[in-house]
Order: sequence, then structure tokens, then C-alpha cells
Amino acid sequence: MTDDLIPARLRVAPSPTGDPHVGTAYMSLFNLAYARKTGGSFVLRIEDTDRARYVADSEEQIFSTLRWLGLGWDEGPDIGGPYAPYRQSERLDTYRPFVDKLIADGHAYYCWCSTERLAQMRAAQAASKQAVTGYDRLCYGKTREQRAELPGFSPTPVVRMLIPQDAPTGFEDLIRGEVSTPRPDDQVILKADGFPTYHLAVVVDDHLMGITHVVRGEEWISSTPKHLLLYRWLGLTPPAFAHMPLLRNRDKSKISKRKNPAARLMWFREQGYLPEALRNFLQLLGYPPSDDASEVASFEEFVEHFAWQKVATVGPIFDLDKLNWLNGHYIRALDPADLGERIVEHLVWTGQWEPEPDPARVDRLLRAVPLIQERLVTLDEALGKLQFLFTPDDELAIAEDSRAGVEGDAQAVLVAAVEALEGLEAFDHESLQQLLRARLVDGLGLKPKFAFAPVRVAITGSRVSPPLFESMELLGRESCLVRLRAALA
RNA sequence: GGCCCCGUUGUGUAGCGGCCUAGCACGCCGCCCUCUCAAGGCGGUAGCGGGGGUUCGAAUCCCCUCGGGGCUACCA
Repeated sequence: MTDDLIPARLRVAPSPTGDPHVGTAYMSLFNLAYARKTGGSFVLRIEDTDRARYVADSEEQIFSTLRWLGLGWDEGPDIGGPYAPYRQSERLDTYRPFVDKLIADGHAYYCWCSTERLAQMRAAQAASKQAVTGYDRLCYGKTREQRAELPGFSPTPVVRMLIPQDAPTGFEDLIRGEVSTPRPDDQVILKADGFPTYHLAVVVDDHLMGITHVVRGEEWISSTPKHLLLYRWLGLTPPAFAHMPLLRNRDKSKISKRKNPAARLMWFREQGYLPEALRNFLQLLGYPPSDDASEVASFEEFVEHFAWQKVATVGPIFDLDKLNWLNGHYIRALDPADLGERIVEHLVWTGQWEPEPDPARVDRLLRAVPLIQERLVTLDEALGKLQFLFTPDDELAIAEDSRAGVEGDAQAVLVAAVEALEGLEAFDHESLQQLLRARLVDGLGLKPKFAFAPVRVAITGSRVSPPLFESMELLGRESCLVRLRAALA
């Protein structure tokens, strides 16, 4: 296998059938990587040939989530390009001549079998456990009139491929090497509603759009010989193929929205994952770093070292532990100001904050970000960790599991704390720490852990919080005193 | 059922005949640090699915077997 650096043209071709799937991002990442590696182009094509499953706003969601992930395209339905249109439903006319040619050349034929008859046929084949299954060619060689005499006739025909005896049974895969494949069935290429099936559309479009490398999921391996046959019959040069392993659920089945919330690409954004962390994670799943390479790697590093033969062949289980760690890692690496901006963006995007949030709130959040930066796994956790800063003093509730922290012996600590703070001139975290250490630890003879716990609970409402003295500084003397007094019995 | 793909600790993997008493990351457990929680540091737990070969030598090559997955649509 050689890594020629001829500019390659690659595409990702999602179907607008609902929430964008995480697999779309996974495929996009690898397509994009090779396009960039060779200085070629990355194309987005919408494969909307299934009218039954079509979901109207799905296309917009594909655009926005892919862009959010930083996986932008050079040509696509929304930005155009030299091979427009990039939406298959708008290309119906371009498929017709190809179908006609295949029929004229004897490589395809009309089929009037009803769905009921096909279902019966399959049931019978399954029951008899015969080795060869597939369409029985009842319609082959018959005219419409001849076929109409027989049962299971449907007036609107489909067009099927006539799979020859010498159909290819293997191909060279960029990732897996020589792959052998099952003998294809007489695949339908044009449906009764006049739409092409995936198999015809993908071949015609990839050819017309100059696609040089087809990178898609492993589930397509068994249909590749059909595509190869189409290329042969049409006298076209087939592209190179690379079949990526499938992402899995915990039970090892193909990742699905039903079993796994993470199958929805939007879920990651909703949860507050950083696009660069998700990208890195997806990269990791399909492209394990060799020995000395770091698992934390930018897209640029990925592209630089990219080689097909190093892509994984095993479908990885989509395990969130690693992603969570990566996300925390990326959050910690961010400039605090940048992180603050992203948290605000996230709060607005998820509707937790109004589109034009109160500047005072934003300012308070921004100043608090450094306190939680190394404590965050996702952006979505930020507000919860800082809730005490955004809660009015008289509404601050002490968490059930923390109530004991201000009761009993703790009362004496709180009294001392109030007395101390009343006399404090500079209300900054260093002065606060110095003072409270002197009065509570040394003065009361307590271990720091026990000296500060009551104050923490009184101030933040919880026994777990961001650093206490910094939090108090942000809150200000007034609020701190009110809260401490409120905790006194 | 048929065809195809895949099989190293809990998860993701490195390994491509001797460097492997199997390395790394995450997770988990323990210790240190410490105002809580984190972060960070140090240490620990756990694996070549099984059986036959080939070979002086196998995680690495071959065969069988078992296991998982995919496809088997007028869905992609």
C-alpha cells in the first residue's frame, strides 16, 4: 500500500433520518483527515433517497453538529460546489440514463414482484434453510404482460441488477487488505417510486463527483461487490475503499440511539463536551496511537501521521470513561477566559441562561471559572458547582447530607467565624485564610479540616465546594456574614 | 440458516517468531499532597478465548473450534 499524495476527493454521505448519528462524525473525521493529508477535498452529500425515513430538520442538524465539531466541508448542499447539487433528491434526473443503459446492456431488468410475494419467498427460503437465498428471478426475461399473468404482481416495477456468475467475490480494502465478500443478490437499484437505492446512487454520484476514496462503515463490506459490478458495467474506474470498524454499544452490538444516548451526536453538545475532546476521542477509537505516541493529539498531528493500514479493524465499545477524562483534560488546558466564554455559550445554547444574560451574572461566572476549572468533567457541570454564587442569600438551602456540618459543635466555629469576619478589613482570600486559620484552627484548636467545614457548609450550602476562601472573596463580606449568621441556630 | 468481518487485563490498545516473567492510557484500589472535592505525584489489581500443529523458540505463522459483530430490504 502506498501513500501517494495525489489530492484525494472524499465525501461523507449521511442520511437525514433524524438526529445526526455519532457514526457520521466518526466517518467525517477520517474522510476529512485523508483529504487534508493529500491536500484534496472533503465533500458533504446528503443521501435522502429514502422518503419514508426522511426527517425535515435533520439536514440542518447534520450541518450544525458537524460544524460544531470542526469537521467542515469544502463542497456541500449548503455551500455549493462544482458538482452541485449535493442532495440526491435533487439529482433524480441524473440517475435515469444510467439505469436505462444498464437495462439496454442486459445488466438490469424490471421486476414486478409485490412486497408480499417477496416476503413470502424469503420466509420460504429461511424455512427451508437453503444455502442460496435472494431474489428468485421470477420476473427475469418476462414482459410486463407475461408477468401480470402470475401471482404477486405489482403494477409499478423496480429495476434489479442481474448478478452474473462471475461477480466479484472480493476486493482490496485500504484498511483490511484483501477482503472476500458474499455473492450479491439481484439488488434493486431503482425503486417503484422512481428513487434510486443507495447502491446505484452512491456509485453514480461518487463517479460524477470525482470521489477517489470511499471511506464508510464496515456494514458496507458485503455490498461492495455490487458497487464494483456497477462500475464495471458502466465502464467507470472504481474508487479505493476503506471500511471503518463499527462503534459498539456496551453489549457489543452496533451503536444505536435506542441503547446508547451517545449514539446521538447532539448529546455530546448537550452534555457539555468540548468538540476537540470528542474529536480526539473518535480519533482514538479508530486510530490507536502507536507505542510512543500520545493519546492526546490534535487533528493536525493525526493528519500528519495518518496511514490507512494503522486504522483499527476491531469495532470499539464506546466507553465514556475515557471521553470524560479527555474532556476534563482539554478543559484544564484551556485559557480560563476561553473556558468562561464556552461555559456561557453552553448555558445559552442549552437554554439554561437567556440569550442575553445579565452582565453581572456573566461577570461573576467568569471570575469564578478558575475555581472550578480543574474540577470540571463537562461544561454542563459548571453551573451546579457555582450555584451558591447565583443564589440569593435568603434562598440558600443547606443540602440534606451537609446539614450535620453546621449543627452541634459546629455552632461554636460559626460564632467565631462571624466575630472574626466582622473585624476584617481586606476581604481577599489570602487575608481570609490567614484570619480564619488564626481564629478557628489555632484559636479553637481544631484541625483545619474540621475548622473550615462548618464555614463551607454555611457559605455554599454543601460540604463539597470550590476552594472556600476564594469563594468567600467572590461572594463578598456582606453575603458571607448573612449566610454565616443564618446558619446559627 | 448462509456469507463476511473480528477476537491481548473492566474499556481502548501496543505487539507484527526471540527485546514479553506482555508495554501504555482510561477505570478501579491504596498511599502522599490537601480547607472539602478535584487536579497532581507514587504504587497496586487484572489479559494473549480454547485445542492442535509448525519451530530450538509463538501473543505473533497454519488448522480446527468457540465467542462477538455485520450483512442477508423497493433502509442507509
